[in-house]
Amino acid sequence: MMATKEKILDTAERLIASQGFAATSLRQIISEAQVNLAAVHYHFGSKEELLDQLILRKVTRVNQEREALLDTFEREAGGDPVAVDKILAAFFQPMIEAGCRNPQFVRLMGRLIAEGLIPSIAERHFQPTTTRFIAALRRALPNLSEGELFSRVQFMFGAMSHTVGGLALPVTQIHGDGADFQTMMLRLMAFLGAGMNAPATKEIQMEVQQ
Amino acid sequence: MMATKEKILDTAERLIASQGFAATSLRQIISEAQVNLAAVHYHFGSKEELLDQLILRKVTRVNQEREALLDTFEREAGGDPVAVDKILAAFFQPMIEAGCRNPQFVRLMGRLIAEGLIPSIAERHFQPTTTRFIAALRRALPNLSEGELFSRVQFMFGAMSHTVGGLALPVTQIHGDGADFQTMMLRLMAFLGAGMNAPATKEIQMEVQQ
DNA sequence: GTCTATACTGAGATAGAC
DNA sequence: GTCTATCTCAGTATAGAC
Repeated sequence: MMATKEKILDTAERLIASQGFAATSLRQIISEAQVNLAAVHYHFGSKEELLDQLILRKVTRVNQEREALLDTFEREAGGDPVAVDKILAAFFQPMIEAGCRNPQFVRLMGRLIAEGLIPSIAERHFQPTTTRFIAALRRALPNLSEGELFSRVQFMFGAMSHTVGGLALPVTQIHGDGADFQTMMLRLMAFLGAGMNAPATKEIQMEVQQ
Repeated sequence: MMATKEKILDTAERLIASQGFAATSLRQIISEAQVNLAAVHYHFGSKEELLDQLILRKVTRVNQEREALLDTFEREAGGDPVAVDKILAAFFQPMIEAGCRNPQFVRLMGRLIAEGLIPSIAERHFQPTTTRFIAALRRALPNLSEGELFSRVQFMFGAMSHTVGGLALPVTQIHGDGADFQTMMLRLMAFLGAGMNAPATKEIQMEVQQ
């Protein structure tokens, strides 16, 4: 029966979204899903690979929508570079919509990010999409060195991760104004747009003049 | 003997900086430090509290320097608000210097950030300093709503954390240009300065007009 | 191919003797 | 303060039933 695999995935998703990955034991998952412990290792191999499947199931669609939106903007632009604001919109809009449709999506991703599990596990799921967006940004910001562009993309991921992660933590509710997911993302896009368009730093000169 | 406590702290710091927190077992620490397992629980209570002491020992000085630098800039400004760039400099300079003096500091913090341990453990060590800097930013950016200011501070922490965390991960070395800590921080300050100074979003109007 | 029962190894934590 | 011995619980591995 394939129902076992689905039961495990659904139960794990719910528990991890509400408690976090480390705090959710396989024994709790199998207890609530009413399956056997070894079935988890039969279907997934390990706890980490179970998580991997979970993430894959969630982010595939969002990343497809991201690339599709970027495609649209690139067609509209003809041969010209797509504006930074549009690139950011193509990246964030699909995530905002997924988050508004399904709040558990935000909680789950937030939990995993807060536990530092995304870089090690989900990065390969994001890799192709990331490459596409970096290429678009490189054309939109030709004055930036390769290194500085990569750095800024890293800043973008950091700000986004920390924000989504923060939404799953009780700490953030204390500070801030308790803004919802969509509001935070709109604020983030404004912030990142300005940061991306900032003048390049003068680091090379410092090394050359010495 | 108080030497036991110090031996545990020093050994734990070295091992955690190179392997991470989760991958470093108490049994490995006590083996290399040549102390007994129960001594760790006697002196610290738990593995988490050991980490807490470790972080405290590291960040106290940096945060003092941050506040001292902000004090200086505020005195120089008389009653006027301190410029955003100076506030950012007051925040990042002490960390850059600490990182250049002691590379293990960057590795340790990077590891912990990458594992998602900073929000849950070290936040209270940063709380007073953070409050001071938010107050300074509020004066420098009076056109921002309270909520949007908090959000931008969160973006700043996210970008910073992810960058420092990334420096401890092998993944980042693949992309990017392998820039050193100081270069990354300078790029980050330029990025954040522009982001902080971005125009406010128009979220309130949307709610009011409905 | 799917699943069950059970055992194994290593982790952090604790009680109590010294 | 320190140490031995032990406890509980985690993820994992295997043997074998259907």
